[in-house]
Amino acid sequence: MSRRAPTLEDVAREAGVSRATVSRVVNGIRNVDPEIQELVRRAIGRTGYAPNRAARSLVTRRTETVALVVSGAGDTSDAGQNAFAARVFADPFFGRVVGGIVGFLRPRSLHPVLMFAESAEAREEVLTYLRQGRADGALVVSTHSDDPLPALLADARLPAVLFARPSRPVPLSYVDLAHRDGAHLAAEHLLARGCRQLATISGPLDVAASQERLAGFRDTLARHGHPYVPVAEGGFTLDSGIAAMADLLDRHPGTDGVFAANDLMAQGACQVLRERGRRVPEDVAVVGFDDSSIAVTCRPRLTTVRQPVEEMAARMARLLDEHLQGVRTEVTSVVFEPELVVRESA
Amino acid sequence: MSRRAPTLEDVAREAGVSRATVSRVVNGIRNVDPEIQELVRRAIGRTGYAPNRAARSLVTRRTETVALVVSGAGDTSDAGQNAFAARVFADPFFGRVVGGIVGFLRPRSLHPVLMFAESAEAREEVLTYLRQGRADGALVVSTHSDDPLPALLADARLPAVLFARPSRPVPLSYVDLAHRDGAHLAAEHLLARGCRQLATISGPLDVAASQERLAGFRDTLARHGHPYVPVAEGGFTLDSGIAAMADLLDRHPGTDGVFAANDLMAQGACQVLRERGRRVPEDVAVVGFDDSSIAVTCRPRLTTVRQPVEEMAARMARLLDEHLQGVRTEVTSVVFEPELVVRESA
DNA sequence: ATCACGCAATAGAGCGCTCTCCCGGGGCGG
DNA sequence: CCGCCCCGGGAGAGCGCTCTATTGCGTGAT
Repeated sequence: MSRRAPTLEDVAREAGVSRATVSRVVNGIRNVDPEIQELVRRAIGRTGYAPNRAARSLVTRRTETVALVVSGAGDTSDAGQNAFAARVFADPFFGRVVGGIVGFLRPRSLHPVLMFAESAEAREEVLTYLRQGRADGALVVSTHSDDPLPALLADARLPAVLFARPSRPVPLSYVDLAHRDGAHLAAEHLLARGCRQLATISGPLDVAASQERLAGFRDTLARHGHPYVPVAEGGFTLDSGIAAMADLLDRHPGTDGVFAANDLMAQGACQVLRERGRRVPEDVAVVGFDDSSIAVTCRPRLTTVRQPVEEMAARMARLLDEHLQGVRTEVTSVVFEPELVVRESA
Repeated sequence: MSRRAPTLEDVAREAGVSRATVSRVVNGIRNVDPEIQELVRRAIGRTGYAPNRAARSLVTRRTETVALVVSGAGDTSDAGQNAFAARVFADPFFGRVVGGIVGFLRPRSLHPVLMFAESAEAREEVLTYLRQGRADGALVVSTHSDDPLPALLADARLPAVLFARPSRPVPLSYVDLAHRDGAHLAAEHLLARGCRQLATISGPLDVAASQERLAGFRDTLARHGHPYVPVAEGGFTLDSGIAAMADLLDRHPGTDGVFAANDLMAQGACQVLRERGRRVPEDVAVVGFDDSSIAVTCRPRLTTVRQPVEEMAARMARLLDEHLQGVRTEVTSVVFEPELVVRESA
C-alpha cells in the first residue's frame, strides 16, 4: 500500500512552522499572519493532508455525526433486520424525512448514521453507539408511540430529538403535526362536498398520530350532527387499507365519503371502491393524509391533508444541532399545521 | 452535566488490574485468567464503561463504519441537495438496497453513513470523508453509469465496491445484474403470449443498465423475426413512463405488447393504456422490471423481471468487508441472474 | 537446588490532534 | 526611555486507547 497518510507534523515540517500553527490554519481560528497562512495552505496542498478525525474527536469529544434512528416494533425473525429496513423505506414518508434531515445536516458538515431500533437488542446498540461517542446525538423517528427508546435516551442523558410526541412524557424535544387539525380539514371538506354517510380508515391505534386523526375527525363530525362514525382500523399499509375499505363497505354500503389516515390506505380504498363499482369521487369521495408522492401517482389523484414532512424533519435536525451547540438548553416542542390539498378523489 | 465518562483507567483501578488487562478483556483476546476476567467484567458493569471509539480508531485505524453513497447527477439548485435525497428514496429500489446492505452490516457491527454525491463538490466531500478515516470504505450506488465517483475513488486508492458496472472500466469490485438476460425473458414471455406488435420503454440511455435491457430486448426479438422495435426513452420515473407510453401509442396504435425498463414506468404505461381504452393485458400486455413493491401494489399487478436487489446489495457489502479484512485482494465482479415473475399485466 | 521456559499481567510508548500556557517582539502611553 | 500590553507563534501536555516489550512467577528438566 501507499505510505502512511501525512499528519499535521508532516505539514508543519514542510511549511517550516509548528504543529499548532498548522492546526490553527486548518481550523481557521485565532489570528495567523496571512503570509504564513498561505505558506501552510500550500504545504497542505503539496502533502495532500487530511486531518485525522479520530484524533480530533478524541480531544474535542465531538464527531460531527448524528444517529438517524428508525425505531419501532419489527418482527423478531432472523430476516427481521433487513425486512424492517425495507418495509420502512417502502413508505415514501421516510424518504421525505431523510430528505429533510439531509438537507439540514449537509450544509453544516454533519453526517447521519443510519440505525434501526426494532428490538431491545437493537435499542441497546443505539445507546452504546452514542455512549461510545460515535455520534453526538440522535434523531429518532418512531413507528410506534409506545416506543421505549426515547425514555432510554432521556434516562441516559443522551442528546436526542424525536419526530412525533411520545405517548408518555419524556424530557426530549420533538417536532409534530397538529393531527387533529388535519382530520378536521378532511371532515369539513367532505361535508362541504355534500357527503352524508362518512366513514374513516384509521391508522394503527397504538400510534398517537392515528388516535389524534381519528379523534379530530369524530369531533368535527359530531359538531356537525354526526355522532356516529364507522371506523375500520388499518396499519398504514396498502393491504390494510384494502381490507379496511372492504370491511367498511360490507358494514355500511351507503358510505359516500371516506377519510383514510394516510395516502397508502387511501389508495387501497380507491382500488376496492372501483372494484366494487363505486366511482371516486362521484359515488364515494376519498381524502388521504400525508400528501406523499403516491397522492399524485395513483388514479384518481388524491385529495389529501398535507404534512410538511421535509420541513418538520429539517426542524428536528435543527433542534438537535442547537442542543449540541448548547444554544438551546430547554426541551422544546414544535407543532406544525397541516393543510388540505384538493385534487381529484374528493 | 454528569461527570466525565469512565475510561479504561477507571475500570482498571476499580478492578485492581492494569489498563492493558481490561483492554484484553474488552476485546476478548489472549489468555486472561477467568477469575480476573470476571473481576474486570464486574468493574465494567459497576462503572458503566463504554470504550471510547475515537481513541480506539486512532490506534487501530479502523472505524467500523462504511459510507453508503448514492451517487449521480442531481439538479444543482439550492434545493437540489434534499430534493435529490427525496427523489432517490421515492424509488422503492433504494429502500431495498438499503435493506440488503443493512442486513449484512448489522450482524457485523458495521455502520452505514448516508452520503449523497450528486455534484463535484459532494463527491469531493465523500473523498475527504474517507481520507480523514471517518469511514473504512464506500458502497456506491450510482444512478448514472458515467458517474465520475468510482474513478476518483480508485485513483485515491480508497476501498469501495459498486452497485452496477461502471461505463468505463475502473479497478473496483462491483455487483450487477444480467440485464440482457432479463430483457430476454420479457421478450420471450410477450412473444409466447402471442403479441405481434412489440414496443419498449427504455430507461435513460446514459445508464448502462438501460442500454443492456434495450439491447437484450432487441436481440431476442430480432432472432424471432422482429428486426424493428419502437422505442421511447424514459427516465425511470412514473411521469416519464406516462409520456413514453403516450408517445408510443401515437406512433404505433397497434402495439399489443410493451416492455418497460422498470416497474414505475410500467405502472405509468398501464395508466395511459387504460385511459386510452386499452385493456391490460387483454389488448396490450405489459412487462415491467425490478419486481419492486409497486409491482404488486398497482392494478393490474405487474408481470415483471425480478432483480434480487437485497441479495445483490448484501453481496456488495460483503465484498467490501472482505476487501477491508484483507481476505480478498483482487477486484471482483459478481453478476446475478434475473427471473420472470408472472402476474396479471402480461 | 539451579536454570531455562512459558504464560499471565504490567509498564509505557505512541496514535494525531487540540489547546493551554508561555515567550518574544513591536507599539504605545507615561 | 522604560515598562506594559497585545498579538503571533511555539512547546508540550494530554485525550483514551492498543500493543509491544518486558517483568514476574510457577513449572519441569537437569
